[in-house]
Amino acid sequence: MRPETIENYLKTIYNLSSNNTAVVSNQKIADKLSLNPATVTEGLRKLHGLKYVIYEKSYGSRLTTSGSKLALDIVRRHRIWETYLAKELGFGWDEVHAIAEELEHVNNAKLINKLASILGNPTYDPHGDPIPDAKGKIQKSNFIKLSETKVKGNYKVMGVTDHSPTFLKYLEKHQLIIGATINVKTIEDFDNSIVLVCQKKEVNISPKAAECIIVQSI
Amino acid sequence: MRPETIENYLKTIYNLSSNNTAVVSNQKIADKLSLNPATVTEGLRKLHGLKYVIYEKSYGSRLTTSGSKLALDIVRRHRIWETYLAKELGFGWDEVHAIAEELEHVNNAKLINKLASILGNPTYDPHGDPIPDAKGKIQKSNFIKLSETKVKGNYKVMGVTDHSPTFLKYLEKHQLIIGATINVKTIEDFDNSIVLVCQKKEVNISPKAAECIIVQSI
DNA sequence: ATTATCTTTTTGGTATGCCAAAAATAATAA
DNA sequence: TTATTATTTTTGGCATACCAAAAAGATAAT
Ligand SMILES: [Mn+2]
Ligand SMILES: [Mn+2]
Ligand SMILES: [Mn+2]
Ligand SMILES: [Mn+2]
Repeated sequence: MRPETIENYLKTIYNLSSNNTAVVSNQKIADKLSLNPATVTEGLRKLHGLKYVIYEKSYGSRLTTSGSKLALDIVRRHRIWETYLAKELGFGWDEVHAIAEELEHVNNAKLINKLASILGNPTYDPHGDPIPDAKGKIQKSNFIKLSETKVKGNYKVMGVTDHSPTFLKYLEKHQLIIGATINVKTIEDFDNSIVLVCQKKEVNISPKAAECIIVQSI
Repeated sequence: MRPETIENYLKTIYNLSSNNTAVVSNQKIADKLSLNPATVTEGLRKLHGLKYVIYEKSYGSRLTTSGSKLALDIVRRHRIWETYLAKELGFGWDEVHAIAEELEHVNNAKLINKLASILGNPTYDPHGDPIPDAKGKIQKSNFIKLSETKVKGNYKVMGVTDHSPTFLKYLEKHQLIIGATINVKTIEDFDNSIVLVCQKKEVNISPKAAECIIVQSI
């Protein structure tokens, strides 16, 4: 398997299993990578052979220790590049993901560590995702989804789980950027949409969008 | 053809034809890319179909206008990255080529132009090779090879045509770095090796090495 | 329990990028 | 000019990464 192919699978399995359950379905991988399910079955079998994944037929996949190590490294490269692009090169948080998607495959530890060092070894990327350190260690947090918050609570926006430019631009329009302070006013019975106050303006957030916004209680 | 494959061919043809004759042989391409000649024949036929090269069977290849444009763009990316790695990220001139070889395939004009702008839009890379501007224009020079210099002449080192770490480290050892001033003392009749003075020390340069050092008369 | 509906796997097949060996062609030397 | 050598092309094949459609298996609904 080409390194790039391996990296894309492992990163995807990592991202899918860290959010949801431990075991990842073929379909979710196929969706994320825009591949035919048949292709994913093949891919997982190969990754199982390479000992990067434990693939149990018709059930699901999870990373082995060595697969996890590699995945963490790719995630680090991706997030360091995103941060470097945003902080040092002036790109917007809606632009960095696409570029990092390519840069992450350039495998040179010295380069990544140098970028990280210039940035002051950051622990979060522009979307609020944690950046593993050079050893793969991740700082853990007590963040929750906006959809899980309680009425009348005060929160700080810590991240997003969707990196699409459309979503990020939408958030920016309402000042819902990282670090912003919000107050949850009400949750509509009708459609579960959340009404919150941010920068003294009232904003109505759909349940779908609320699933993609990460906050911390303050 | 995959973009990366196309880019590697076009860059190679460009590099080979700018130094030597206009038309490039299959063998030289095969050597540079470490490919079987049979593979190169196939590749060139495809590139001809794509209108990037004019490939005349059993004779040679040269770039079309559109091929040249693309080649210049890849060369720009490569050399901008080399310069950025050296100047902004602290890598040595013997290290940058290998990393740039990968980074050059990340195709994002905004990124490259941003890097170039940070560097002050440089016109030469760490090896003295000219960097095309965003439109593909290259500043031309009156540089010659050290092997073409005359006895008793004073010259300034402007570049190298070999990027291998071993060669570059060898040059560094003798202070033969870019910008260094040298005085050609004698050319040995026996083996055509060049004796020169650099930083007050006498150095003996083999004809092979002298072919790879670019200088300017001062 | 039996359908109906997803999901996964199998099967058969395509496109790309590569190589080794043989055949054809060109270049060089005798 | 003819032989020798080097280069290029053809041929037949291999590996990887993918897909569409059919078959098999798992889940959910009735
Ligand atoms: Mn991202
Ligand atoms: Mn991110
Ligand atoms: Mn180079
Ligand atoms: Mn260079």
